[in-house]
Order: sequence, then structure tokens, then C-alpha cells
Amino acid sequence: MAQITLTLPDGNQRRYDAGVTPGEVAADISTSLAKKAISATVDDQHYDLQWPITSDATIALHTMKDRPQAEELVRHDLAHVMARAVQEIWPAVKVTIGPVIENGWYYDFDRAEPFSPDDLGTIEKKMKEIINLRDPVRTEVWDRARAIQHYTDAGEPFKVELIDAIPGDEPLRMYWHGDWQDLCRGPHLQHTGQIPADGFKLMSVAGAYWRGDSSRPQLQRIYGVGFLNRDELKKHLTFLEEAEKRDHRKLGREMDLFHFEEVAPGSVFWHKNGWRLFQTLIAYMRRRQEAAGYEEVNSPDIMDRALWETSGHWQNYRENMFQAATLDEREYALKPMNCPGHMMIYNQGIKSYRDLPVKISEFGKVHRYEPSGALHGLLRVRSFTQDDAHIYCTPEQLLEECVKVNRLILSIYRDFGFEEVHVKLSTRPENRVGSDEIWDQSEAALSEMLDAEGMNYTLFEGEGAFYGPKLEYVLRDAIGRDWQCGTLQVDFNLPERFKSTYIAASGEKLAPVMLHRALFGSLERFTGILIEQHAGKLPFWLAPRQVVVAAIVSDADDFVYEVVDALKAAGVQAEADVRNEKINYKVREHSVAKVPVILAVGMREVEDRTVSMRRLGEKQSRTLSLEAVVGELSTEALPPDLA
RNA sequence: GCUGCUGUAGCUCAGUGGUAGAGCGCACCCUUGGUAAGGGUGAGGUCGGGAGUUCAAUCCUCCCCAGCAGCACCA
Repeated sequence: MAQITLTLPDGNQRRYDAGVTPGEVAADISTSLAKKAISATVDDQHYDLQWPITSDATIALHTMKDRPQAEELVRHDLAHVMARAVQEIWPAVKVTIGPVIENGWYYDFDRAEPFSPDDLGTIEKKMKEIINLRDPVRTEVWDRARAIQHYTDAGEPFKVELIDAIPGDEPLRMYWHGDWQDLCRGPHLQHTGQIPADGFKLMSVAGAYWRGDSSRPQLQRIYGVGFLNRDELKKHLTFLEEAEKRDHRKLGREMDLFHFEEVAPGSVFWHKNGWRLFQTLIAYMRRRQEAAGYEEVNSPDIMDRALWETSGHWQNYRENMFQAATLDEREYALKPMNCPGHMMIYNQGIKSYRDLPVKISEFGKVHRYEPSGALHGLLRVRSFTQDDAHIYCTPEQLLEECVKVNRLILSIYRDFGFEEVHVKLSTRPENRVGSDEIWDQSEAALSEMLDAEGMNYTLFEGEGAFYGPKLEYVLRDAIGRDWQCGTLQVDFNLPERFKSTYIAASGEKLAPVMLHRALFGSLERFTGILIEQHAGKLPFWLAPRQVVVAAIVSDADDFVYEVVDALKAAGVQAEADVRNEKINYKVREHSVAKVPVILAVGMREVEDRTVSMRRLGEKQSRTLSLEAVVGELSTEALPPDLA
């Protein structure tokens, strides 16, 4: 039999017959390793201990101490054990798929009756029993026909469909946890007893469409979280509790920023504090865009249906548009985008190549009738304000303009404390307009820009808009959900539809290349993300309430007002608290409301013309002269671009 | 939009087939207190909306609305 050489992490080499399994290698090294081993990395591939190795390779054996591997296996085995538990309790339930996800796994079941929260407890108990059985895990390779026959006989149609969808005709791998079988590419643990029985918890049930397709049947998905021990599980559950406290919907109430009403689902009622924050963001963006050569405009909120037919929105998104009114036999709709308005502005007069690039910006409020299930606080609304802009340029200017937008976005996110930004590049979808040449060119502009700027990004093939490829800049909320904020899109549809042109140096009339871009994206969404990012403790320059000057005794009231006036005159958002309450009470209340600075004023301060400054989150206070505090806080109140 | 869950005072939540309760907040009174809740008194609710069952519905049934989690969607 042929021999192969395996190289261990310490450089030692061992010779084995071809087909040796990592399990056998472990046993060859030591009996204790054989017992502790859970899997191996063979030439960078995660291997099951039972899989044969057929050629020379490097090999590293893993135990429960090895982190991504142990977690992946545990979660994957938990998915199988959960599916087995469900089928043992309810034999008629059909199984589908159950992948590992961040912090855990899920498994989709087909069952007429939904699972109840009580069922989760029952399933968890059964899972622990299965783990205690220490049932061996075994695996076999089957040919396709046998697998299909098996699942057809077993009445598992979803599995049959899965097999049909696996490309090529490689053989398929089967796994058994005890007698329970599943189609699975593996790897898995050696026996169910290797799963930490106190490291997991079933979290929730939800509907999920078969193969992610809303026209297919809806299955029952059970989510679980799984860790290597009880402490890590507890840590995760505590993290979720903490994250809940950062929820912008809760903080929005506590900080008196905004609220929602049944009469306008998905539309924000901004209170004075929230609106002040919102306006601070707009003022900042306005300065940044002005400096970057954008020209701010304003276009109508309600326009004739004819305009939306020209732009194509009526045909493509009519169900999601608010139709405003039919008056004097004309149909009007609320704008779902600012682009058509900007096209009308661009088209006024004749543009020369010397005018390009033209950069038109608008803080435009757009309205989209989003599906009810999509609404989510400020993060997904039906009326929102975009920091929208359109850049009209020549094909030669495209790359440079993309570079400028990218740098501007990153610089702005940095000012708000977002250092890590995920970027997604989405390319041509099946249904699209425009020639392949122009798609090649625009996709290249975006990817060349990303490469030139050293950006990491994820490619989503076929996910682009019908009119052009797009970049999405994604920020994360408190519990790790991703939200698209900034965007940069190439569009070769609208210039054609609106017959936009410029006069080239040669004298010909040419269509400009058009870029859509938004930096915050939606001001509403960005505000929500910002609140969660800072857990409500906004940086001083953004905080809508910056300073409360609190009297300790009533005799200090006059000086309190003097301090407030001095701060206001210096551009600081200050208010007086001269209520008949103890200073402890005032400190607590304003701390809960996330006011960044409390200035306490008693008789000592009145006599010395000082204040006692306490910053949010700090226990210590500092005594400063009135002049010093005004100087310090007015500097701190400056936005980063003016500081 | 789909599946499941939820909707009781401004907020957080308890509760019952016989028209409701707590804490915080709010108002008033006492208290002027030095850095995260001083004390007392009081006001405040068509129990999300509609229909049905019942002698009687906040509670049971159905429909609708909204919210939450997930899925699908996001020009």
C-alpha cells in the first residue's frame, strides 16, 4: 500500500499508509490525545477524525481548547442533536437544513404546528439526554442515487431537493449521531458526549422560507446559542442584556429624542432633543459637502406621476410609493428618491464638459411604503431624510470621483467614531439595463477604486441595482445586526431616460456618467446607529443637552442663571435646574438622561465664582472658575471639522 | 408581506368571567439638602380598535391596527 508523509505542527514527520484517518494518527501519538481529539486541520482544511488522508499533508490535531474549530464543531453537533431531539419527540416533523451561525446555530423544520416557547424547554431537555448518552458519531460516503432513494423512502422531500441542488455528481456524505442520520458535509465530533451540556440554550422560534424564497413554504426555524462552557454562555446572555439597554428605541424614550405613533407607522415624531441632534448632523454634513464641492439644492416632495414614469420608479416600485393625491385629474406621488428632481435641475441650461463634474446635493425627505414587517425603530422607516447627492461627470472622471466619495465617507465615519466599516460591492444582476461594456467599465471603476484605496470589501455578485453596480457602506447596531448606511452607485439608466447631456470638447452632445451617493445614507438610521454605538452617551459636540447647571441651595439660583447665560453665549447647550430637589436627586436624574456635564453650584461656588463640574460616568468632580469652564466646554462643543 | 409572540396609568409591569393594582414619573405640602432616588398627601386608565359568545368580557372566540423576534424585501 502507498505510504504518505504527514507533517505535524512541530515539524516532525510521520509515515502512514494512505487512507489513514486523523483519529488513527491521534491514537498513534498517544491514547490521551486519541480521547481528547475532536478534529484536525489537514492542509488548511477542517477534517473529521474519521476522514481518510490520501496524500502527503500537514496535519494539526484539535482538542476542545482550539478555538474556532471546537466552537464550530460543538455548534454543528448541537444542530444535529437538536434535530434528532425534535424528531424523537415529534417523529412526523421533517428536517431540512441547520447551519452554524455566529454564536450558535439554527435548524429549519417542516411541521404543521408551530413550536411554542414551552416546546423549546422540552427540546432542550431531550438534547441533554442525547448528550448524556455519549452516542458515537459515524460517517459514510454514499452515492447520490442511494441517498435520494433513502430520503424518498424516509419521506424527507426537502432533503431530496437539497441533494438535487448539490452541483456535480460527487458522492455525498452522511452522518449518524446514534441512529439519527443527516446529510452533512461535516466535520463532526466523535460522540455526542463531547458537547458541553451546559453551554447552550435554545433562544427563539421564527418562520423562515425554504431556501430563502418567499414563494416557497415557510418552515419553523429554531435558533440556539452554543459555547464551550457555562461561563461563556452566561457571558453571551449578559452581553445580550447589555445590548438591550443600548437599544436606540429605548434610549430614544429615556433621552426624550423621538417617538412613534400608530397613526404614522414607520414615521418619526422628533422631539426637541432628537431634532437638535438631527440638525447637528445636517449642519456638519452641509459643511463637509460644501468643502468637497457639492452644491445644495431642494426639489419638490410631490410630483406628477409622469415624472415617476420617466424615471421608471412607477413601473418598478409603484406598490412601495405613497400616492399623494389625484387633483384636477392629475396624479401626484410623494418622492421615494431625490434623483429625478436632480435630473430636472441638471437638465436646466446646457452643460459643457468644462462644468463637469457637477455635484448636486440635497437633504431630501423621501417616502417609501416599506413592508410592515421591515419597520424597525429609526433603522428602517417609511419616511426618511437622505444626505443625497448626484455627481454628473465624464467617463474619464469616474474613477477619481469614486475615490473622492470613498475618502469623504471614511473621513466622516471616523469623525463619529466608526473605524471599522464593512463595504459590499454588488455587481450586475440578471435583470438590468445598459450594455455589457458599460457594466464592465462601471464595475471596474468601483473595484479599482477599492483596490487603489486598499479597502477590504465583500463581493456580492448579481446583487447590483438594475441600473448599475453599487457599493454599500455597512455599520453595525448594538447586537451585531448590519445596516447599510453610505452608498455609492453608478447609474447609466437615468441620464438616458431623462436625456441628460453635456457638450464635449469635440462639440458632440454626450450623456454624462451619473453617480448616486449618500454618506450618512438615512439621517434617521444614522442617528439610531449613533445612539447605539455610544449607548446614548453621545460625544459632547453631538449631545442635544450638553450641560445642566444645578443649584444645591436656592440662594445659588442667581449664579446658576449667570453660568447658564455665559455658556449659552459661548455656544454651549446649557440649562438651569433650580428645582427644590437635593443635588443627589438632580445628579441621578441628569445622569440617567445622559447629559454629559453637570455643573453643581452651592454657596461655596457662588462666593468664589466657580462651578463644581461632574462628567457623565465619573464619580469625581472638579472645581473650575466660571471663565475656565466656559473656555473648556465651548472648545469641546466644536464639531470635529471646526475644532 | 409571512410565521410566532405581545398590547392594562406618561414609563416599567402585576392581575381577574362580576367595569382594576404596584413602583417610578406627575401635582400639592413639608424639607435648602454638597454629587446616582428625603418625607407626606393626591390626581391619573373606554385594560389597542371593532364584532361575537355570555345575565355579565380587560379576561373567552373572530376580524382589524400597532409593536417585538426572525424570514422575505430595501430603488
